[in-house]
Amino acid sequence: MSDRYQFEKIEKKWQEFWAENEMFKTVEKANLEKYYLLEMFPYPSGKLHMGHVRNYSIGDVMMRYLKMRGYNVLHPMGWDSFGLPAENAAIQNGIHPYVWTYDNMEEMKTQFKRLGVAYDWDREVATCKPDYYKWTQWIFVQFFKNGLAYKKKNPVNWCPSCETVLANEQVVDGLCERCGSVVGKKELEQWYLKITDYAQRLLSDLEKLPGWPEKVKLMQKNWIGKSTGAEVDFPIEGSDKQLKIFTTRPDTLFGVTYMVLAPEHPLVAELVKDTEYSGAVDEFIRKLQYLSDIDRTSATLEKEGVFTGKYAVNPLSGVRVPIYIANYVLMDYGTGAIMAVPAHDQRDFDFAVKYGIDIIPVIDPENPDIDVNNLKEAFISEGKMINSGKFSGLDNKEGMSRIIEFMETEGIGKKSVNFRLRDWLISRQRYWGTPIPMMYCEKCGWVSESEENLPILLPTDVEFTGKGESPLTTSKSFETAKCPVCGGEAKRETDTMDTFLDSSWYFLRYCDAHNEEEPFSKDKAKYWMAVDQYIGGVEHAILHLMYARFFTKFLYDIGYSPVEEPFTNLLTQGMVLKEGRKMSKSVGNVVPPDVILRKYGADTARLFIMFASPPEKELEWSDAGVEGSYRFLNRVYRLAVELADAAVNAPGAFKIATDADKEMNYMINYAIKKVTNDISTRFAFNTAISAIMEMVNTLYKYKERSDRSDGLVKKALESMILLLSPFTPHICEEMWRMAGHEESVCVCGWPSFDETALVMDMTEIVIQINGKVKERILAESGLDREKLTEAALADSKVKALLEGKNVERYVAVPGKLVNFVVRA
RNA sequence: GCCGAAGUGGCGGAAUUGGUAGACGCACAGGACUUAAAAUCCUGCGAUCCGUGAGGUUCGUACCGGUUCGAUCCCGGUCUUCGGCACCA
Repeated sequence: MSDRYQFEKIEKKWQEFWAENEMFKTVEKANLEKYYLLEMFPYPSGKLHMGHVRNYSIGDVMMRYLKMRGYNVLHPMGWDSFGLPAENAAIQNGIHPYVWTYDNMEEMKTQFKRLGVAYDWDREVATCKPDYYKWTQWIFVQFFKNGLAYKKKNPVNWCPSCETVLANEQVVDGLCERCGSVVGKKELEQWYLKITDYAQRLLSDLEKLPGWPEKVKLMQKNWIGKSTGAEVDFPIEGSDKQLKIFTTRPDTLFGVTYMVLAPEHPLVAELVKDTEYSGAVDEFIRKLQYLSDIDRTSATLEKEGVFTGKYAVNPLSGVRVPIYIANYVLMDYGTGAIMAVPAHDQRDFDFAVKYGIDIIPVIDPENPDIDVNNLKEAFISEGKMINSGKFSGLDNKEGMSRIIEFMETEGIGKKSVNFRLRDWLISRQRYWGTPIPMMYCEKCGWVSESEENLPILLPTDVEFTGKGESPLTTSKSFETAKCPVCGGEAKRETDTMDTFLDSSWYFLRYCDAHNEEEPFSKDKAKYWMAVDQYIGGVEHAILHLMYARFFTKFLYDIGYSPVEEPFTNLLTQGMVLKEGRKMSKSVGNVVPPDVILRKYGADTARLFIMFASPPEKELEWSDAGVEGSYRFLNRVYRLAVELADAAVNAPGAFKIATDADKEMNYMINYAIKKVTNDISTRFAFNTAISAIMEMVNTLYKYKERSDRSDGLVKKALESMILLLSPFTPHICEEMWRMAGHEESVCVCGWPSFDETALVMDMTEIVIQINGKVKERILAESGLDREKLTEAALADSKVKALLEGKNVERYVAVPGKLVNFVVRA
């Protein structure tokens, strides 16, 4: 072991050096090209896990590379420090969330430093600190003032035994995660943000993000879920009310045989009031309430419903159809009511079969295998319209727009668009979150706290019982407030915000982290935004990334954000696996980073993680692989020890005399080109490292030669150190000094390559016959097609192979191959 | 069910624009050094068949087919795995 390099000493030494010299502190400099590099900030759970190590290693390689390339790189770090685990710790161990969280942030910061990640810690933010959440509250107030925050009644998950509100994640299979009781519902007034007002922009602007993975854009697109169709008003028989429905298939309007309302539809009570049907309808609704959310919305649940006793009239055909309520219609999509076309919708088909309702085909499948008048399942494809009055005979697509046109002139209905995206419920009945800066005044209703009174601080005199609605209600001082409008007594909102709000604008705060007057200065944001490269887990593909886009667009609209899209380029890294499974405590396959750091050091851990797999793919943890990375670093270090003197004393210039010189020089330039290209255009860190390994292997051979050039050895050694330094910065700083340099490797610039060194005198050319490799020859480089073919034909083996064969033609690719096409 | 991605040696992975499949590393085997071990260095390492040997044959990128002088790469179909959404009218 004694001849292995002393990573403990080396890593500590250079970490202190970077900190003392403030190497990664960043200020706005107009003359330098800026680069904003950001990794998703962590929740301070207390310990970094391998997923973190991967995320932040990727970021740090980019950081150090970009810095060497001369960019003014903003690379900050902070804490997404509000959230449930801190509160659970408080309930279980009696530790205040404040203490628990701050301890964890300290602990994790130490771990970050031990990893050697180059952050500008002067810009550190923590979302749980009043100087940060003051501005989260300020942004909320702006939402409210712009009519984008509102309150609405909504059921929450309620555990009757714990007597508390549960987050969706705390409900497992309809049971309370803590005590196993069946989770019920409780109606509470809750705050929403009107993200649906931004649905169309959030959708269309995805096209402005070519630097995002297609997969993520598609997930967001599906989540937003735009569908186009029509809104149609069906008159209700015996009432002056209209039944408004949304459909994506107005071409099937003549096939409507019944209507369905969601059980929660406000019209239901009115329809059945004082009729013989009210009993059955009430009972049906009551039965549904016993079902958990999961069962209620499961696609496999059998479709059930009851007749309301009322009829609606098809405005196009005049046909009278029954109105049902059913479990498969959702209140919060479209209008909460549908027209049912059993012939052309599978759900309606199943329901009609069950209740003996007519099935009228209006689209002709034009397929002899399908009997239109006796369908076995709904026919949902395109076709010619039938049974559709004056629209019969039209292609259904054509018919769709003709029917909409007709309805618009008649005032029956109109073209319409619907989104699956719902408004964002942001109320949480929790303590450890940003207080919602709102209060209720008997006179003025809901009013926002005046901006100069922000932040509304979290009260400290609360009890953590794990019971009740929100711990803030237990504070004696918190609830009473003065209405900023009328000066009268008002009652504060005791719910806190969803922590996703905190993380929806932190990247803007980093631009100006200590501003006490505004969330951030517009000038500084203008200099740094947008984030040029964002890196994080794919699990945030939808929620976090969509909310951050929403906030940025809103802040842009009110004149604060300089950009409409926060993240220009996005890299979503894959998970870290062990034995093919995600590392988790319950499986027992967790590899704690601190153990690896203690045994091998940060450089080895970083190198292994970057080498084992491309960043967007899953990474299979391998102890043997870590050992291999460690071996490589020792191999590299031995080179530096052995060649340091030669390098220090060698002349700056060198001549390429021998073939070995040529090969060494080729490898140096090949590696520089490959590493540069792999990092800057492909995130292919694994192949970048393999190129460095090839160069090291070549240098090992080259240095043994008696006719070696020390100038070239110096060049090779120094290139190796520079290329490796973004990956393994500590050992590279150390070797850089050994090689005779006084400045940090971070400020020495990135090496450039010489294209002429990559041109070989002779190139290996593959000879194929009918596309099969038969021979390889060495030919002079740069030959054109004819010359190359001549060279191939001159080869004796090739001659023998073609002996007596009829060469029909040949295909020559300069620098690569010659393929002779031979008739059998 | 719908949408999407992937499938390459014993393993992680490479092949960047349709042009030498398996770079680099791990594991394994043999050798050198050593009293011995560790460490290190060298060599081999997809399968198959022929040959004492040098060397060569055939097959091979999940499976079946197509386009092409040439396919891991493009097209059609099948299977498997993973991810997202899930009664969205």
